[in-house]
Formats: sequence, C-alpha cells, structure tokens
Amino acid sequence: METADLKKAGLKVTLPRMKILELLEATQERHQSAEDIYKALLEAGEEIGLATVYRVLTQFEGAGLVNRHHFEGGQAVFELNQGGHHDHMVCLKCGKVTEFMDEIIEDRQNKIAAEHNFVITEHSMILYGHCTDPECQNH
Amino acid sequence: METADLKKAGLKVTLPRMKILELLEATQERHQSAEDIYKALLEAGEEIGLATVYRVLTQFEGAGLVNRHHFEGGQAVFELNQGGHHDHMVCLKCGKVTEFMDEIIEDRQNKIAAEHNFVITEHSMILYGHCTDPECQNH
DNA sequence: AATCTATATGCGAAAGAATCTCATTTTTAT
DNA sequence: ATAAAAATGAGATTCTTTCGCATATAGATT
Ligand SMILES: [Mn+2]
Ligand SMILES: [Mn+2]
Ligand SMILES: [Zn+2]
Ligand SMILES: [Zn+2]
Repeated sequence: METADLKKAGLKVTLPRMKILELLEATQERHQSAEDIYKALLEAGEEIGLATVYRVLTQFEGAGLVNRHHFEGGQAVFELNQGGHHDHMVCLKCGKVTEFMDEIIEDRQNKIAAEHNFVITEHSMILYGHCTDPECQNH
Repeated sequence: METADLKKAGLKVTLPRMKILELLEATQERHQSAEDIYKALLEAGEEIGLATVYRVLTQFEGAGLVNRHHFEGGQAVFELNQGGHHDHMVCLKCGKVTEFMDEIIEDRQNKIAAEHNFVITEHSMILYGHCTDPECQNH
C-alpha cells in the first residue's frame, strides 16, 4: 500500500504524490529522469506539472522513498528505494543500467574513509562502458 | 615544457591554451571548475572568454591532458592528468577534495564488469561526507 | 457535511551550467 | 609577407532544475 508510505513520511496524500509513487512501483524502468516520469504521467492522462514532479521527487528523496543518481551527461535519474544499497554500470551506447553490489568494495570504502578520518554519508560509484548487447560491443 | 604537450596533442599553440595549461600546472587547487579557471585568468589579467575555457578544457580532456569529474551539486571540475588514476572523497561541508587509490577496489570493479561481460571504459567513484576539519565534523 | 487553514499545485519566469553561432583574430604553412 | 585554416570572444541559446505566486486541495475543526 502506498498512501501509508506517504503518511509515514509525513507527507500529505495528494494525487500527484500517489501517482508518482504508483508509477515508480509499477514501471519496468527502474531508473527514470524527472522528465521521463512527467511524460509517462502525461501519457497516462494525468495532468501533473513538471515542477511538481521535481518537487515531489525531492521530497521522496528526503523521506528515503527514492534515490537520486547523477549519471554522466544527462538528467538525474530516480529509482524506488527498495532497501538494499547497490551501485551501477551504465552502457554509454544504449543507456542500459545494470545494478550490482560488492561487499569487498563497500568494506574497502569504509576502511579508506576511516584511514582518512573521513565520515562517509553517501557514495556514488558508476562504471561506464559497453554492455553485452552486440550493437554496443563492436565499436 | 607545455607547448610541446599541446603540439603532441595535435592542438595549435594558442595563448588561451598555454595560459590554461600553465594555470593548471601552477595552481594549488587541483580540482577547479571552468569558471574557477576563467576567473583566475581574469585576475591574472588575461582576457580569455568563458566559452574558450570550456572549449579548451574539453579539448584537453579529449587529448588526455586533463580529467573531468562531476561532483554532486555544482559544476564539473577539471584536474591535470598526471598519470596515475585515483578516486575522490568530497567533504560536503567545506568542499575539500581528497584523492585516494585502492588496488582492491579497482580489481573488484574489473572482476564485476567481467562477470557481466561489460567493458569498462571509465568509472567514477566518489565518497561524500565530512572531512577531518573540526568545523566539518561536529554537525 | 460545511468551513477553515495550511499546504500543495501548476504555470511561467528565472537561474545555472554548458554549448553554439558567427564575425573577427590568430596561427601556421607557404 | 601572404593566405588558408583554425581558434577566439561575445552574446545568444539550450538544457535542466528551481522559484514565485495565484489558485486549488487535503485534512483538521466545527
Ligand atoms: Mn539502481
Ligand atoms: Mn583528483
Ligand atoms: Zn548497451
Ligand atoms: Zn570539510
């Protein structure tokens, strides 16, 4: 149930918020830009302004409901926060995003930060390259 | 010598290119935005347009003379490429940038990519948090 | 159920970063 | 010194994101 998530986050249950949350839960595309979401809502017949989409996503991020990633080049992308942390591989040819998580890397990150007396609050790790699609591999 | 680097990169030796390269070599700030560089040049009495700074930095990047990083929030930053790869820790309070390099992480990144038949061309790994400065540590 | 008040929304304007256009200048080859 | 090709500077333009404000809505209160 989604309205519960909104209330729990201290956010009023409004139509834009519900629709955006529903979309994030239903979609195949785990990583979407604010504009992607805006357009998808338009196509679904919802009349929600782009500024509202940005605002709501920022609020969702603050509430821990979504995560925002800055992949190289384009807009920021958002994905539903479903608990487990992970990092990303992004194909520079087709844009495909693959998720992964590596305990060894996470451990090393923490060790390195500790060595520098640095307190990590978040991190971003993105591998860029070519995915398995033949179109993307040869040149 | 720097004009040699420019020629080697197939770039004409122009005043803006020399001045920008000199600045990057001389400065304390290893990581500067295009605008930082533009302003530093202005203060040094050079009349170089911001568009030229962006153009030249992009050319330098293509030639492998500099690296561009997209830290969260602000503009892209550029640093002289002095050979060794490294990653970054960025203090969200004071903006201080610390560099580090970890073979274990680099190895794991390559292993993970290989497991996914993904060909890495570049990667970005940034740890965000608070640095050792007391101002930055206590909230 | 009707009313009230705070909050959220939609729209257009604005901001910030980076790129583009094009007339002029500079570089480098001749 | 001359000419052709390339680079520059200034401003316009694009792209993404945020802001401001009049209107609409949610949720609390009668
Ligand atoms: Mn993800
Ligand atoms: Mn660096
Ligand atoms: Zn691909
Ligand atoms: Zn700091």
